[in-house]
Amino acid sequence: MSENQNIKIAVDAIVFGYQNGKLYVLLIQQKFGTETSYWALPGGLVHYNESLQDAVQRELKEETNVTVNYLEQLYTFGDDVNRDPRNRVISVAYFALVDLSKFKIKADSDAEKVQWCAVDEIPELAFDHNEMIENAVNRLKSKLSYQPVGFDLLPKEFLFSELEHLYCIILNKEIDRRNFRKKILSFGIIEETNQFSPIKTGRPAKLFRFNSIKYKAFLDKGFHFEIKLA
Amino acid sequence: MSENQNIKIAVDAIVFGYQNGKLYVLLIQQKFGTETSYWALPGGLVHYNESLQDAVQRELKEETNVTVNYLEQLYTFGDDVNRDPRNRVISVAYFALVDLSKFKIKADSDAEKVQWCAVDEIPELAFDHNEMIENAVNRLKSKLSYQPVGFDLLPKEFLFSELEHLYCIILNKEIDRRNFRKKILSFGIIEETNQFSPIKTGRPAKLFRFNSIKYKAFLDKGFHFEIKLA
DNA sequence: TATATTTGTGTAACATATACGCATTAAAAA
DNA sequence: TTTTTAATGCGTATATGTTACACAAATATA
Repeated sequence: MSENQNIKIAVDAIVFGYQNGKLYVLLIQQKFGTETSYWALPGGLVHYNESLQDAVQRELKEETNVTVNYLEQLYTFGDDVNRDPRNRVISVAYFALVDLSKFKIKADSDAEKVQWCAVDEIPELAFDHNEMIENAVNRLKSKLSYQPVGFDLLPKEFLFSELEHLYCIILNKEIDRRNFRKKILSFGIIEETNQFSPIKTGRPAKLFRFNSIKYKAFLDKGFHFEIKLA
Repeated sequence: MSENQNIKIAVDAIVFGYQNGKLYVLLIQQKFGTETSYWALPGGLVHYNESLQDAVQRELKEETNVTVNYLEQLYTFGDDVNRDPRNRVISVAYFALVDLSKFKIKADSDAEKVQWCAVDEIPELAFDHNEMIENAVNRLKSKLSYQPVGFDLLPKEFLFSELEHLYCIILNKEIDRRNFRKKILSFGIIEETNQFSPIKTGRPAKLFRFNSIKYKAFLDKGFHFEIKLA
């Protein structure tokens, strides 16, 4: 343990949001003097006395003013020894899902720009951050089918059509509206509210709510969320 | 990047083997002078110019003389800042599956002992290595049901009853022999050999072989291995 | 009042998963 | 030689889940 290893350890965050039929990811761009750098994922070096989770939350807060309530470890990028050309850096990537409508991100400063970028319009990013996002999108896709994560991307109260559309868009698949609704409702973890959609076109739609308490109780009884979309 | 971070980065390997109806994991025990330390997973610090994968393979080779042909990244342990009481160390854990019958592990030296330990008899290990193994066992359990990883734990040619037993033991579940066989065969990725089992009790059983080429070809066509065991 | 638009529901056909019993083979015992 | 034992190998009926598909209901607007 006396050996001088000198590898740096960083964390990066892939934060997804969804709005108006599009999936977004949170990006920053740092300006060094007059030079603008590549867009990149929020992240940075871990402090000596800080857990990995805390490090991600701190960097997210500092760089974007975003706080998330759940971070999942995605993957640790450290096979390419030159992924950061300046120094050997290993980065632990985390991903999070947020309800975009709730967020006010940090205003762009002189030193830093912050933006939600549509995942199908992501430019070339710094380091291996494109690969990280690709990786995260794949994780999101698979999670959609075996965990009720779609709700994390929507407001507390949402329309069935929104949920359905979210699945369509992210999985890039056609879904039968009736079967989808039947399946989701069959789980018993979604409940009707008395509220109706503010959208004034077509038949008024009920707002629904995800009941996470019920979900957790069901999990303990061996319940398994699964929605197959061949 | 000029900051002196001084966090160490390590890798650890959870290598599983299966034999005679038991799941094993590879452990080492280092002796410092007269003092014997806890048993631990093989692993160690990553070198500056070495990928994470290479680091695991190197440590495995050095400490146990085992080489594996596939390593999957499991999880990066770095939330407990005191997981190693001597220094802040973050460890990237990898897991591997091997056919135990093929391995000659390193003979115990004066400085080091190496053993396959049954997963249901694991003693208290160094650091958070018990947690790592628990984590790996869970990963193995889920992988069994959506990837044909069971074959990695068996000899090239195996009996259906062995495969079935492996699933039973690892998932700790009853399995209907006939339905299991039907299901596995329906995938078309297992083929009969002309060989018969050397075991001389009951009706002689055909040996089977996993066809990984076919499996990969099927994957490209959208095939999805899945074996549900409610 | 008619039209456009989106929500909300039911059922039949099909595919998959489960439950279950008996004949086959060879070694070992009677 | 015959019987018993122990395991393999196969088929079918039932239940469960998935897919495909069409029409009525509710509101805003023309």
